[in-house]
Amino acid sequence: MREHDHNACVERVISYAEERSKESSFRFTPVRRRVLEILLEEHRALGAYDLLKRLEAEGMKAQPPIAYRALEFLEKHGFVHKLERLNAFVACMHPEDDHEAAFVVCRECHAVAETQGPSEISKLQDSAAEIGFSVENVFVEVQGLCPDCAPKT
Amino acid sequence: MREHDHNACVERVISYAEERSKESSFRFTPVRRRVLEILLEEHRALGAYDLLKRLEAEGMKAQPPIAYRALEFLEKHGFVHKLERLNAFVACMHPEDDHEAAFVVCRECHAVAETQGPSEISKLQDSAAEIGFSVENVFVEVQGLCPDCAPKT
DNA sequence: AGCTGATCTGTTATAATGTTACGCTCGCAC
DNA sequence: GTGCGAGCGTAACATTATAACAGATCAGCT
Repeated sequence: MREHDHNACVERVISYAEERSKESSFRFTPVRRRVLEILLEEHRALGAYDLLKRLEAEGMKAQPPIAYRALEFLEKHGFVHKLERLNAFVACMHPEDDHEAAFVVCRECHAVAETQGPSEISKLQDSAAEIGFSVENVFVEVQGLCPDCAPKT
Repeated sequence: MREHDHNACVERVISYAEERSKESSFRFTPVRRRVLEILLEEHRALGAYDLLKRLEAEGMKAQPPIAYRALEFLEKHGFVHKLERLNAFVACMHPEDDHEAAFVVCRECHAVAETQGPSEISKLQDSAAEIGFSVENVFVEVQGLCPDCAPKT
């Protein structure tokens, strides 16, 4: 859950997004870029209104739809994930993989570790298919306390 | 995902709750009881405000805290679960088991099937423990379309 | 360059979801 | 009865999310 070279991974993801935007039809506009940068830098989950405060502090326009639209876009393209339990958003650290994700989230500081979704998801899908249910998405969120927030012993 | 004897299972859970309330210190008050009944009868996820509308229609007092308090109580005692993805609540069909649950939820009609939480949850807990993270809860929600809502072929 | 259609942004307003705070009542232990 | 804690009633408010529409910008075309 701890230190690694943030700058490197932020830049890596951003330039990956830039490449993707060139070769495909999606537009990596300033708002979208800035929202992704903020989430990457924070490396934890932020609410839409937290993002708005940040954007506003930086002199950007900041009504709710601004944030929600950017987030919707970024989520659709796999750059951010929404944590349902927290109503908050977190940047994906490896958007190049098309992955089923699972999240380990600190209840206190909202630090997030993204892990591989359990392989048993496929079992769930099988049993869902048996009852005629077509699976679209699987959400797995583990809630608890990270080392920093755990009560010091 | 289909028909079974609703009355029977509603009554079963309600009387189980009543028993529990006698032998322990919790109080199964009219509001709490009615909220649980409604959720059991519906057999699908309802939002807090949907519940409030129902309560109001039945002549009960119905400000938000009424519903949220009842739901909080019922959740704490294992009678209802919250579906984070939907901001909605669903009655538990087997509150006697102390279980990790996983939910299969129809995006359209909010029908819910509760299944056993994947056993891989324990793996998640192990790997979380390795990084010093203490797990409190695991949420698994599968989103898709139930047979009734799937586009007819 | 100028037009055009599609996409994105800016803005206002509003909806949906959830919480705080405070006072009253009721059941129960003493 | 008195006191206390749990639960309810109520008003106000906080947070999260969306609708609707106008204006700006961009890519492709001629």
